[in-house]
Amino acid sequence: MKFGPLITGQGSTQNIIYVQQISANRMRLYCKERGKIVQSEKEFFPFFYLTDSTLLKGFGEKFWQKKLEGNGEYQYLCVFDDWNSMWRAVRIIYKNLKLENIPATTFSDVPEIYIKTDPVTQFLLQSGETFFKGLEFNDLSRMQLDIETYSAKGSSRPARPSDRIIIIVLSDNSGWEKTISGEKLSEKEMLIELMNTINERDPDILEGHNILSFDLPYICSRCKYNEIEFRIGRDGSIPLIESVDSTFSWESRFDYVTIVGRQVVDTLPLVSQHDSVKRDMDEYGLKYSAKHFNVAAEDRIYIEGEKISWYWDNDPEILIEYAKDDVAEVKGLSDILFPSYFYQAQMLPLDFDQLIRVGVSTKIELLMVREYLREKHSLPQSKVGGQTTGGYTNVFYTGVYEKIIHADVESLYPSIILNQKLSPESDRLNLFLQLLKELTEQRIKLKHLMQAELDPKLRQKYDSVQSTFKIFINSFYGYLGFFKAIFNDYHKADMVTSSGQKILKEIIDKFLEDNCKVIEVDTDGLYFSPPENVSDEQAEKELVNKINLGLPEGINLTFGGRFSRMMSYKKKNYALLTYDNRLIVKGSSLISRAIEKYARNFIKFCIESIITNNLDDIPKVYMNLRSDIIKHALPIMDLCKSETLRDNFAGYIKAVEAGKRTKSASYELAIKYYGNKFEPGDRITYFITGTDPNVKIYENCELVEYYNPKSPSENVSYYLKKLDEYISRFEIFFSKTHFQNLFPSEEQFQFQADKISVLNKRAEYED
DNA sequence: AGCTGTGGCAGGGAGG
DNA sequence: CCTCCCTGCCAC
Repeated sequence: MKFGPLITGQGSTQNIIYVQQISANRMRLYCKERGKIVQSEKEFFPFFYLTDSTLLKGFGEKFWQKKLEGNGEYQYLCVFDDWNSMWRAVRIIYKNLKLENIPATTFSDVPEIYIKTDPVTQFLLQSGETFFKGLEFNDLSRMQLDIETYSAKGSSRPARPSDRIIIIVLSDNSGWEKTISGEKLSEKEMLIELMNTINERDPDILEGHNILSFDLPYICSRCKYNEIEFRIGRDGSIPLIESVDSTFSWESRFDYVTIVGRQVVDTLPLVSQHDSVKRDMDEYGLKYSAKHFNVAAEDRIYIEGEKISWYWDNDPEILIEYAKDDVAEVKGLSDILFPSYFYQAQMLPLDFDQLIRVGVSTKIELLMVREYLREKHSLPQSKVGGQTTGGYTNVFYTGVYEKIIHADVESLYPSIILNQKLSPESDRLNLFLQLLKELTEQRIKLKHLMQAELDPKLRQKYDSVQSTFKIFINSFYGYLGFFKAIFNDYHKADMVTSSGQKILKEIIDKFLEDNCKVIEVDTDGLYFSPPENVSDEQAEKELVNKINLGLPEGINLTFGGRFSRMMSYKKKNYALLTYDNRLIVKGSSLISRAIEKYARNFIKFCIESIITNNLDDIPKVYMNLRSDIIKHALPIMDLCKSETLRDNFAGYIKAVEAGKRTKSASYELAIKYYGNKFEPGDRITYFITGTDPNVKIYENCELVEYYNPKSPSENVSYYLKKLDEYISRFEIFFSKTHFQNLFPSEEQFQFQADKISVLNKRAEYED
């Protein structure tokens, strides 16, 4: 059996502002009623759902059991007095199933944390209430926090006695602001001042950029060093800090900070998640993000990380201004990005921490289960199996083309689901479609609001909420094919994708009938070049609109943008030039973090030259790059590769020994220098050593830290060979002689008389 | 404890 | 040489 017979429960709940735990299964709720905060005490119990009550044979202890209605697989709701008896029950079930693998969480490692944090959620799940329901966004008191730290040598580590906090800046959404500076106060006095201030202002939310991984852990660690109990929980408890490894969604590691009665909002993951839809940011640092979201003060001060200590010694006033600008930016970012989570917290029984962490499929499931429980209807079991089809992708022409139009189907998969009324077989209450419909309508409303709004800040707010809804909406399809979803339905998922393929092919045919040159298509959109007579933006839009009118009801083809040129390389790999001469490069073979910087820059230069047809400089730049490599003239970072480790030590060794994977440079280096002390999410930056171009990589590599510029050890011939492999990407754009003239090898310097030109080809493709 | 999907390109290692 | 498998990164 692939899936267990039990699931833990999810339901949903009002007006709760914060929850204080009194004992193991008793907690105090602070609720808001008519503007006043009132207290109430309620009991909670752990529970799960079960397919078959006889599985609990031999359990012996008393527990509360209820049979659910309907014919879903999970027929029984079992409620226990405490966590220990619930986990004992889990063991009995697994024993009765004769499964040897007892799930990882057994009593021995039901840690304190589990008891401390989980019952809150469990209670909320069970009683059907939701966080912050009934509150307006502005009712929340949001405090922003930023610290600056002093370290004598470069990177700061809280444990080093010489490192310390020098500036703490606080602000909140009422316009209040406070600076606690180390000029007159000792670090200990600063921390006490901070604690008192937080307790006085009593914020619901604590906000900061990277606050979970830096500011709060650093503060707590300095409190420990100064022997202060940092009591900022609403029950007088100190923050609970956990380090958690995470290899999914956004980058690297993630930490949890639990402050009882308050929520912590880190704008870093908010920014990173926002970008996971739009994908137009280079990094997620505070300064860059603030500029990107247009919340940076024009005259703000910028200080590089390593200069902070210098400024503290020489010009502390400037540093204080800098820190103030930082908290202002945090507030700006949060004003834009946080509201959508606030609204989600009213829909879902999750706190902000969880809202940021869990994936959208989990959220959809919560919406479903919540209603099933309200109806006291039993729940289905996940189906075993898998999806077989996906989107349609093709490239019809390679080369450089002018006057490019992008057209795409708005929300293709959700439209298909709604149009064809595709819902999971097991969804007996038919909620799936109702939910999707509701979310879609809400989103359209928000978009209209946004279009009518003149205030740019409000517009951006509406935009961020509606784009959150968009993520929800687009995930309904993914949910159908998710193996852990209890309402999954692989057949329906396949129906969605194959309908999508059919519709896209229909659209291609229609454009071809109208004498358009279709260049590249992927899943829900296409790039094409219109015939001569379509000469301006207006005509282009009319053309798309005309095709749209001939499409099935509910499928909406929209004008997705226009570009002066396109360089088409392979499926999912192309470059675009906008009319204001911005270059957009897409695809893992043209732009990827796996490509060394020297090559990435050169590839970009080549693409730019090719797409604009300014090929004259390529031979010179190419020869210069080659000679720079030979002369060790490039910064070593330009030759390095950075890789993220996905496995831990044990996992990697096991996979290698089992022949499941081969050795790789990044892991071998991690083992060499860190032994078994590396974790998923760690990044390794290394270069290739040796002299032979065909060396075994994992035996000839070195961490960038150990590069010695005085005796350069990088493998010159390897990097020359790599460069030639990279430029071979451009072979398909030129005739053989033209290509050799563009990228001359050392011995041949002859330049051809006739002008080098790009070769446009019909790509080989299958239908 | 938590983690939506398929499709595609490319490089490295291992073995024929 | 080539092919296969695995991994990483990316598009949608």
